Amino acid sequence: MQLTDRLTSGVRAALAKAGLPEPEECAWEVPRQAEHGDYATNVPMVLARAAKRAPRQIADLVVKNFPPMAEVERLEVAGPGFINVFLAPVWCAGALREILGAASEYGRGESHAGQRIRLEFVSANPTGPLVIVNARAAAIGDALARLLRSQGARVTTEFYVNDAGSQFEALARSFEARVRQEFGEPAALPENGYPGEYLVDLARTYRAEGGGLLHGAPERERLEHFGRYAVARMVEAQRRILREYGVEFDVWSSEQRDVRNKGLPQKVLEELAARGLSYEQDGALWFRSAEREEAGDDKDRVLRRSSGEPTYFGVDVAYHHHVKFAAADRVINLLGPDHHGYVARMKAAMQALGHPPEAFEVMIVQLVTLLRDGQPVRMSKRRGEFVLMEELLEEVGRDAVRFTFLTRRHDSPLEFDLAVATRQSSDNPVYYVQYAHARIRSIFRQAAEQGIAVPGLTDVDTSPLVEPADLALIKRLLQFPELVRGATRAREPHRIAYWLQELASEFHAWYKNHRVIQEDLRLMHARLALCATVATVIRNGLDLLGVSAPESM
RNA sequence: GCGCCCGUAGCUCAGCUGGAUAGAGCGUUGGCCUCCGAAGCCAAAGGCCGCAGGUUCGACUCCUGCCGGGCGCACCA
Repeated sequence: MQLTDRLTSGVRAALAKAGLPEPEECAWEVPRQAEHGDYATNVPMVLARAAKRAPRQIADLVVKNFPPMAEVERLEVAGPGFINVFLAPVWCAGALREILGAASEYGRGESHAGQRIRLEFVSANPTGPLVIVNARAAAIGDALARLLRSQGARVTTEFYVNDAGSQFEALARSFEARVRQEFGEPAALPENGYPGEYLVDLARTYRAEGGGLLHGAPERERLEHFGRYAVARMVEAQRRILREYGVEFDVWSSEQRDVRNKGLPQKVLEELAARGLSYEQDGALWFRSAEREEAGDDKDRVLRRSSGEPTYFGVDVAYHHHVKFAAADRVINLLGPDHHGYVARMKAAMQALGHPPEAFEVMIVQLVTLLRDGQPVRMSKRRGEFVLMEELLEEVGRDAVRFTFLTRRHDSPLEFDLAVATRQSSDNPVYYVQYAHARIRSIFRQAAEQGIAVPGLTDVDTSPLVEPADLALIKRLLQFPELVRGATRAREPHRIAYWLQELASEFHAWYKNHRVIQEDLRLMHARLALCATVATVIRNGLDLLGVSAPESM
């Protein structure tokens, strides 16, 4: 059981014993100042109205009736009615052994146990290479998957390929034009085509592989041929970059193969119609989106055009309902800000189809404004101008890129200065954290070289760890499981990144003032145990972010 | 015009579902390596938390209205 859960049970027991009502939730925070204890709760103030008592009076009763527990040294009432908890030093030091015993399991929890979650992110169109914002979404999505899994959820990560519809056609036409040019024929790019150089390169590859022009074949067939080829290669390239980035998807689904070819759009449209959730007008089929006020859409949406073709929305509704929700009870989509107008209608559709509102989550990953030497670089796939994810990885490095994106909230637009990122890559915060880990590993190498026998750390005597700095470090380590749980619940991986910097900072300062390898064997072993624990927690934390914890750097 | 996101130190950003005296990195200034890794440590300077009201024991946090920036408002995806 986690520490804060133990404290909560103590508070509840005390309230019950005092004949006071219990709160629905008991929130614990780590006070900014050490004088305010290791944990504090505002329960007495929350309860004041229901209990018809003054907060401080309630707090007094809780403190008086709090059952004895090994974790807690003392409690005190403070301010307008806080209860401050001071942990018992002996218990804290002893807890190190449990963390070491848990090893890579430390930080895991059960807060999402039993949930089946379908998590989609990146899902860039197969019409071009991945760009910077995709790297941001990939870092956040992957970290989120790791967090959710650490809390017991069964997560399926997914990259959805939009290999159908008008964009597919534009790609097919663009690529065909490039191929014709490659063969020396005059051909102009279509109006809505993709002018990027990458299609020129792809056309060259295509020809080198013996691909032909398909003269005389019907247009439908040619577009299918060129489109499929281009999509396959684009997806392949995207997958390769993501793999280099450390992001692997469980599922690569295809709009054409997994939705359209299976007749799902038709199916879901019939279901909607049967339930009276849609209507015909001007030859098109409309979804009654506006009347579902709780979802927030302001107008009805077309599901099937008057031409008979389903819209992207119609296809997507089918996909979510018949594929995603068939395999999961919770769906999380990370989308770009250009899709946020789309969110309300999807929520409305999901609710109309009977899925609880909280089962469908959308996270908007805001744009990355790229700066080069302080000047914004305008990016446009349509104009073929962009900075590739590949270039970013080469210039800055995988760990630094991921960590940088994970130190920002997903819904906050961020500026990424390439020049600064490159120049500062050696003092990027990620190295600060990794350095703490490498430093600790180095201590153990050092010890081994000196022939020092390190006993089993999980049963080492930790009682020599009595200094305030020792205890402060240990108490921070004890926060980790709660941190992970909170970051998962809030879908905020950046909390991990920030916390790791604080932990590293505390360790570096401790290290400066505390000699580990030394004459006093009991003290040395206790400090080695502390170091090993810090390294374990840093490793576990970085692992949740998909960032490596190097042995040396 | 309507909707969503964002305005916090010179810059880039945190501030944990309302808590106690607002933080970090970078940058600036000044110290610290005969001692386990100086990618480190210590210290200083730097703030009307966009503005104005409201809610309450308490507001960077919630509500309203402005100002400023970004993005959306298709039988496109």
